[in-house]
Amino acid sequence: MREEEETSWFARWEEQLPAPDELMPLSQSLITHDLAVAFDIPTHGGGGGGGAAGGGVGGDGVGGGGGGVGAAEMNGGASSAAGSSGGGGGGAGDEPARTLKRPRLVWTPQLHKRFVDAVAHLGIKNAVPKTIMQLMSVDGLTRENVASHLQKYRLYLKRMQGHGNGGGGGGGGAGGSHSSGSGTDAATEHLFATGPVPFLPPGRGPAGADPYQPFAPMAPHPAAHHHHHHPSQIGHFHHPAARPLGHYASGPGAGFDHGFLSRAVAGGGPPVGPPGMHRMVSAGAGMAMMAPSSFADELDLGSRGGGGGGRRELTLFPTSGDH
DNA sequence: CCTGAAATAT
DNA sequence: TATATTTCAG
Repeated sequence: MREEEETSWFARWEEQLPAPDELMPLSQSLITHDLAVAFDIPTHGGGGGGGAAGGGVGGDGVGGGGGGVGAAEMNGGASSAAGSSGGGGGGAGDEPARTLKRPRLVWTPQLHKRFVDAVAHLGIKNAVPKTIMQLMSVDGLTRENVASHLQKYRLYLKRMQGHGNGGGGGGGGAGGSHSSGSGTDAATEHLFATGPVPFLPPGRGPAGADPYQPFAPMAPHPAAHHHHHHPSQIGHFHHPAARPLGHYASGPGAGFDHGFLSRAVAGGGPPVGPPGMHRMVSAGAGMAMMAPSSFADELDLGSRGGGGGGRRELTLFPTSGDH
C-alpha cells in the first residue's frame, strides 16, 4: 500500500474522459430558443434525422475513432443547422450565435461531476472559478458559468451542513476518514469532511429524481477566441496522440462518492501561490497536485418523459480544445 | 482583474 | 419552481 504518487491523477482522468468504448453521435443544434423559433424550427419534435456529425473538433483525432455507437438513446428531433457556410437563408449575414448570445448552459451530470472533481482536487482553497475552469479544460465553459455554478455548489454544501446530515450514502458510510489536525485544511475539512460530495437533496424527491438532464453536450463554438495569455496549462495531457474528448458514458452506477484527498502541502511557505503573484494559477512549478483518490465515475440518467413540464435546453460538452 | 453574491431572466 | 445568466460590489 503505497500512496499513489501524483503519477498524474489526470492520467486516470484521461481514462474516464473518452468513453469506455464508444462515442456518442454528436448531433446537437446550437440554436437557442429564439433562433429556433425565429427559424420556425421546433425545438424538439420533429424527427428527422440527425445529422451532422461532429464538426471538426480540434485537429486531434480522438483516439479510437469511434465508431459505432452502442446503445445510445437519441433524442428525437434536433434540427441541425449550424453555421458554417451555407447559406442559407436569408438573412443577414452571419449567425449571431456565438458572440452575442450563448445558449443556456446545461450542467449535465457529467459536467457537474467534472466540476466537483475539479473542486475536490483543487481544494476549497483554490477552488476558484478560473482554476476550476482551467482544470476542467472544457471548451466553451466560461468563468461566469463556473462561477455561477460554484456558487450554487457552495450554497448546496452549506445548506447540507446546516441540516447536519450526511448524504453520501445514507447508510452506508462512505469512508470519511478525516484526520483532523494535520495537513488537511480546515476549510476542506469543514466542507468535505462534513459532506464529501453527496448529491442528494435533504429529503426531497419522490425517488431518485435528478434535476439534471440526460445529456447532449456540445460546445457553442470555439470560433474566435482571443485569449490574452495562455494559462500555461496546468497539466494538460501530454499524450502521444490521443486527445480525449469529453464523454463519459456510464451505466447505472448510482453512487456518488469520491475519495478526496487532502492537498499535500509542501510544508513551509504557501502551498500554492508564490510571492509576487496576485492571484494566478501557478502552473507547472508551484502547483502541487494532489493524489487522485478513487474515482467513482458512474452516473447516468435515462429517465425521460417528464410529462408536462419538461424543458430541455442546449447543452455544452467538454470538447477538446485549447484555451 | 478576479472572486463572491444578488438580482434577473428563462 | 429551479436553474443559469447577468450585474453589482469587494
